[in-house]
Amino acid sequence: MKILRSHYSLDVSSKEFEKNIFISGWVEDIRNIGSIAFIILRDKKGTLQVTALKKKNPELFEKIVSIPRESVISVNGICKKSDKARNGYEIIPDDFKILSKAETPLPLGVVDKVESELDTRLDNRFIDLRKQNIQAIFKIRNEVIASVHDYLKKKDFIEIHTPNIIASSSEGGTDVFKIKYFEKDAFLAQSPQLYKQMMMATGLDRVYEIAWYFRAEDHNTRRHLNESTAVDLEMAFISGEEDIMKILEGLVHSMWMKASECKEEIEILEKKVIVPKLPFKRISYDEAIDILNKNGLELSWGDDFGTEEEKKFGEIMKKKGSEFYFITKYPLEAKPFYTMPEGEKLSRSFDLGCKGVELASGSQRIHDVELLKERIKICGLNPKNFDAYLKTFRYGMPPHGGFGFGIERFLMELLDIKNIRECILFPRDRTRLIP
RNA sequence: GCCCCGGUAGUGUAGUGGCCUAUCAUCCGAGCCUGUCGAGCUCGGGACUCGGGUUCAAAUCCCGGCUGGGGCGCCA
Repeated sequence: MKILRSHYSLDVSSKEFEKNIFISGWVEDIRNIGSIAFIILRDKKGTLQVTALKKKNPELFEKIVSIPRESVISVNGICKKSDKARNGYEIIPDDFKILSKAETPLPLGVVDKVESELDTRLDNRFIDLRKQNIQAIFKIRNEVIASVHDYLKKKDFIEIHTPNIIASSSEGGTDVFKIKYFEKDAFLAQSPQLYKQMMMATGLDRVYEIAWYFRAEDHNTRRHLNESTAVDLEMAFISGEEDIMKILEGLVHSMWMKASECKEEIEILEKKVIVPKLPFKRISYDEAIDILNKNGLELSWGDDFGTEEEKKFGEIMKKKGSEFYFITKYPLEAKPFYTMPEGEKLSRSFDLGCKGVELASGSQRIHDVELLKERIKICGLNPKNFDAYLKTFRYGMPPHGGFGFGIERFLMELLDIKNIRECILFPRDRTRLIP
């Protein structure tokens, strides 16, 4: 099999000067000066210049300058050293072939001098992704997820895959999508929570999943998606939630570190990525309430933090030099049924915050089946609906805990992206189902 | 789910009852130009979200649908 190129744009070196090379890509721009024309060709790695001279081959010249922008072509030609051209070389074409002609006008310009709205860009995401700054986000995303696998493998975790189609109506806390499953009703999983806990009864001890979350919530904001991804992790034989926070902060640190190594992409995005220092500050819910009240807010014990409180708290922590912080020991009432209580009112739980945004939340879980049943009832759910889940607690279930960590939220904070839709290829929000 | 604000060429915009045969840029097409890299210049092309209503007259005012943006609630 022969690939339709001998070189990528940026792989051409002085070794190729005066030699014939074969290149392929998208026609980004054509600047026709009259007797000479410059065709900017884009491939995976960058752009290069094809320089056509009318005098040399009038027929080829006419044909090549009339190719619509964004068509895919391949070009055969001599590579010439040129100080005037980008990359220090240019291709003088001997012949070329249109592999796929682009229609005009384009629904979205790749190098046009006008901005486009996010909505238009998402409608034409395949073209949007031809821009190197948009690609950069997903290249960084890839690296960050690679570091999740690397880090957790080192910590002796295995990656698992649990069902997205589930029978149990809800673990509470959020609306789920109802679907038809042959003769039964089924639901899309809001998270792998119950399944990853069930894995704790197997002896695998440490598991994680790059999970899809499906949430049927009617919100429409720039930080919510109805389909999102997360790093979901669970580990057994813990002595408390601190064991989990250690893994989480180490994970976040390694993801941030890996992202900071994507120098080229960070430069394209014109961002700064500063790796946070470990350990992250631990602040109990009680202390957080105190801090907020001392800073002019009026909160009673048991109140949830709203957006205003979260922002304010993020600011205060930043001033103290902690961009990342854990808020621990939330009121039991504010947490889902599987959360381990601590005393009467508190829970062995934590949220990871960053500049006022909640990135992750986790806890030690209940491993005693009777307590778990009781908590399910108190939370207004029916233990009958959780039989398969509860069964795994009856034949040897070690103490365990874990967290869920939203990947798109993480990218927003990492790259200072204002709309979460930028962080996922094809976002699903309240109204968008296509593409 | 609640509140606020929008929808004008392919893209992004100007236009608040008659001056709109709708502005500008980008884009597309034709032409000129031998070193462009946001190329330049000349000429041409292309639009008022949909359905009702008010009015002598609606892009402009009113009602509804669809749809976009922001905020809140909830959450990741």
